[in-house]
Amino acid sequence: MPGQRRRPTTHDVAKAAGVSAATVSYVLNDTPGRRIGAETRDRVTAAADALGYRPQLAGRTLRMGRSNVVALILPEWPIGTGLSAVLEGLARELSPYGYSLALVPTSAAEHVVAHVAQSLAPAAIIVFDPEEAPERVPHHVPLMIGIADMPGTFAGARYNFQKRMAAMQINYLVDRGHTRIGYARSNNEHLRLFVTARAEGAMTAAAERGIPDLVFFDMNAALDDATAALRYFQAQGLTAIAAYNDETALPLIGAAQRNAIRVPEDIAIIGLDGMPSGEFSFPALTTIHQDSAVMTKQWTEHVMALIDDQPTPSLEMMGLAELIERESV
Amino acid sequence: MPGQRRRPTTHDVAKAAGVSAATVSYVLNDTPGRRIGAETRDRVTAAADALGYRPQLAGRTLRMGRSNVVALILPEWPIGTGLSAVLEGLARELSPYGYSLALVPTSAAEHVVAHVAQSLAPAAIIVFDPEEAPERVPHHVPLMIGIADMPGTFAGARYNFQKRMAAMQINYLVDRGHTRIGYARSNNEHLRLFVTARAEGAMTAAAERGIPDLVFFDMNAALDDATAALRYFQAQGLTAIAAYNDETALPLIGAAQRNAIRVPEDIAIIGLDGMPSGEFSFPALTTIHQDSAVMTKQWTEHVMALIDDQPTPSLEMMGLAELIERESV
DNA sequence: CTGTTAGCGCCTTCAC
DNA sequence: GTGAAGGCGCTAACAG
Repeated sequence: MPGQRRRPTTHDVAKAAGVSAATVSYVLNDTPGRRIGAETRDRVTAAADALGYRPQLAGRTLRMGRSNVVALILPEWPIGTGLSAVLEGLARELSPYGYSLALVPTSAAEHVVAHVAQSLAPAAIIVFDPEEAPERVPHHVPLMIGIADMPGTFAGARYNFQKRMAAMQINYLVDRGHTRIGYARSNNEHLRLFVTARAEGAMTAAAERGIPDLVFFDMNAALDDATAALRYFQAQGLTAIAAYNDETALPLIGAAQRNAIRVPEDIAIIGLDGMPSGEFSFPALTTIHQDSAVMTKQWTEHVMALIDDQPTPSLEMMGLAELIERESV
Repeated sequence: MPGQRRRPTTHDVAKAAGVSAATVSYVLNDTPGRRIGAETRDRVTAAADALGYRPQLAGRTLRMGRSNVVALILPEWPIGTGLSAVLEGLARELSPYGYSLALVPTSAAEHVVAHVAQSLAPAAIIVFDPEEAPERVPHHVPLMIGIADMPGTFAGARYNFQKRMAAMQINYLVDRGHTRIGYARSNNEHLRLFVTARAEGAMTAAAERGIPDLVFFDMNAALDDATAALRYFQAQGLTAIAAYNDETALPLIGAAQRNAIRVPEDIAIIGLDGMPSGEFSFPALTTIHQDSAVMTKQWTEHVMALIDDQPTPSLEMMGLAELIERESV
């Protein structure tokens, strides 16, 4: 019966190949500065293969003082934030480099980051909430921080990037002739950092385009709030709304429809995210799409550079966000 | 400078507390069958606290032959499957038990499950694709398998549960007086297991209600496919459609609107999932909501029971799925 | 009730 | 080019 035997170790492989355990390690790790005879090498790999040998990470971690795990501190964001795409994407991207992603909820311990740094000995830690971050991080564990403009920050989560996406919304509306513009913010407290960043970006962009008085409204993603928002914006004589994200924009479109407000004729609406369902609303939602695949690839390269102590690649924001023109503007 | 020192170990704590390393282990782990003097215990906890000691998991794992990681083999499902909610939920639920969730993409290795079982020595492995599963799993690593009706299977992913949800759709439609019913299947190959299960459930339920000829249509989640589906279903004289999920239902609603087909008057539509955006479509989508919070809680209890070698709790399907009556039926 | 010891699997320095 | 030995941090068996 397979799977009952003790897991094979380097020694088992060594014995089977007729060499020492050290040689096995050299061969399987391609240790630099160690030249092993081709014939020996073959014997070792063959034996390892035959036994189904896989290095046990715990041993390696203990020896090295560092695991090949990248820990991600789960932020308390609501689902549908694109967080899921990030999680899956990172896990997949990290894998070919030999790293795996461990999810650790913020609630796991008092000082999560410090705790994780010690107990998991991760190769790197990814944390989105900057408040978690500056704690004393023992040892030399690279840290990536979301939503802040500092070294070791992901492109897609940078404060500046959030601002630029919101600016894209405003600029598109202005390009289409709108001058009286409103901005619908999300009420969600967990999203505050993003909301602040985007609202600021929208305001700056508006000002640059000669619109000093961007009108704000705070709402939940629900029909009644959306109806109130619409009434408010229309009372202000606005002709266009930029929404914090698609989840905020979609109820606005739904509310418009229910109140016989025509979109975009009476009021134009632009979202941000590129959620699939935005394609099927009526009218279909014009929005800014964030390419999470490109994003997670960038993040991974960033993390890998930090781990290898190499200069981090420049934060290229091209291609991360893209306008999707549909019907709502 | 904090964080430059070597991470504190049991020996450091032992020295600080004036006891041996073993005693530290006993105290901090509350080792059963070991009675430690209250005074000693206090000295140890105080010292551990003062040093900011956290057990290094690698050492424990090596010693125990088992880590406190639960590995989840990432299925190749498209995003928006509710997979994200599962990932986050599991991570959060597992945490209080002292376990963390590691994400491993299917592509990580040839025989992922076997590989992970050996290299990570996880406390349990969660794998959704049954094709990955039956490989020889070395050692005694409990395995949970999705979308199959066998012991060690999650309630929310069971074949039978999928069928029951689809049956709920059909029964609701029949209860509302519909007798000519269509079923819109997703074309997505990665979803085939779910699609098959749900379609089967719908068919069985329909037959039980005296509808032997459920009409199927395969489509992608896109407007043109949805339009074709609508045409097809209407040509068959149907009055109601059950959709594989909300992501399939939403384009149907969008297409109806664009083609002046009234929902539910001309044709009723019911989804499955309870995606937030279903609330804002026009008409709002009637659907079956899967409570992922309840689900992940159940899964966690299941995994924990398996790990502790206790009888697994019965699979309670109550409360997992719930009808949300809105406007589209 | 507490301390000593040994060893989990791996990698690396040193000797050959 | 290869082997032997030690130790990373932790816990379980064994002494005291």
